Amino acid sequence: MERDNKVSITVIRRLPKYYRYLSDLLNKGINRISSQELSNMTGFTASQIRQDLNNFGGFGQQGYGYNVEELKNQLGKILGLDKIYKAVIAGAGNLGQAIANYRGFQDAGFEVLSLFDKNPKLIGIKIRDIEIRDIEEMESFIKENGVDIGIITVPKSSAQEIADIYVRSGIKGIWNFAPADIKVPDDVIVENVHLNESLFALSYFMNNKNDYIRRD
Amino acid sequence: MERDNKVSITVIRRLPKYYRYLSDLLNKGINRISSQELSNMTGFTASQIRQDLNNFGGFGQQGYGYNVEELKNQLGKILGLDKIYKAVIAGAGNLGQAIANYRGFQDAGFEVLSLFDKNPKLIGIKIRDIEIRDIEEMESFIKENGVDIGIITVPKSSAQEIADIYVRSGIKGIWNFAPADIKVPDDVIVENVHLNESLFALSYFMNNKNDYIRRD
DNA sequence: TAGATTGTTAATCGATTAACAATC
DNA sequence: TAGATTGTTAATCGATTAACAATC
Repeated sequence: MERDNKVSITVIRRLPKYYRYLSDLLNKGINRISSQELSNMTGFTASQIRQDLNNFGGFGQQGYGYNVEELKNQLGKILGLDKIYKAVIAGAGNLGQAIANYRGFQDAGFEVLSLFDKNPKLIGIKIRDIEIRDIEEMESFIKENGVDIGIITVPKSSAQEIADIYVRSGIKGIWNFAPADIKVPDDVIVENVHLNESLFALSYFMNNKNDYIRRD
Repeated sequence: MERDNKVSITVIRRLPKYYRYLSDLLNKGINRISSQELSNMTGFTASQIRQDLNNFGGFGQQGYGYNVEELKNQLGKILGLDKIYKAVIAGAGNLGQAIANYRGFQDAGFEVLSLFDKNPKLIGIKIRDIEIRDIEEMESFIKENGVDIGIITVPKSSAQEIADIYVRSGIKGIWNFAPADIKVPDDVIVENVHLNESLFALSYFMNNKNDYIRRD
């Protein structure tokens, strides 16, 4: 990366949304977009969008705006979506299977090589060609296959245990769906999807419609 | 609510995390906690935690800290977790089934009354006593049963259509898992779980370990 | 009482918005 | 060229942190 300054995490969290809208535009055959139009779509201000993008380079052109395809590709590169990632899923329950089944992730370059579970009834079953294996085999499988990302869809009580296996196996990114904050070394990235926290926030907003400051 | 000032959304997003840690503490039989100890657990500063809580009232006691059970109950009330919510799920694929299967939500007062799908092969099947019904019946079902929350686990392409049915049926809260921003009237709350955006952020962090400012 | 820790005000820091010169 | 829209600086706004008096 040629840039010098660190980018704030709030900016980064907006990038995937830009990327999604740009993909939609591209699919519609639109090849030019202004920050103002992006603002109308995303709800962020035009100024903020220009600021955000300029953290990574000047992708636009005065008087014209942004080229949709180019901007999409640039954001894709910034997000690391120009690479292929190998992933495994620990926990082959409904949620693990849902993720394995979702083609969107594969289309974005995230390939699920295997699911793992301790339940003998599940071991051997295939989800869309992806085999469910014994959790005991997970560590060696990850090492042999050079897996990049470990997904956690086991119950809260075994989440840390799974994370420990991932760390031992050399995985550098963990996507955690268990409602627990797992501990890992500094060089391992954890991205949490805490569904209960999302649901509780919905509950708050439903109960306090006018007692909070709307944003986003 | 007896308070006068609006609370920022960033504060509200932290409340469920406090609630979760307090529940854990209570289960461990710990009945007293200081903002400093909560800080060690959550990673937020003690000062921030005290500020956050004081948006809603003075729940602590100088020289002592906070009573775990009382604070948990207060936060539960603030989040609206002292009520029961009736929910339905549109889309009975793996993700819809995963949510229907997850007991944690039910324990928190969110009861899934029914799933709906258009796939005839799924209609009639039961997930843990919860029946999958024809999507055509959804609108009348919601009206008859006074459903509070509508969950969207259909593909992106029919997300808006489902949202429209929810709005027509009088639902006031939507939990949306489709990777699309749905449009609803102002008085309907939408909480999005954009899994692709979460995964893309993970990808960014893995590729740019030192180019962003850690926070969270 | 002495020690601890809150509640709350003030200071700092960072993020968003506004404005406009640069330039396509 | 004239009009449009970016890139970027400066101004504003809001959120976090620091500090400490209040008080249990």
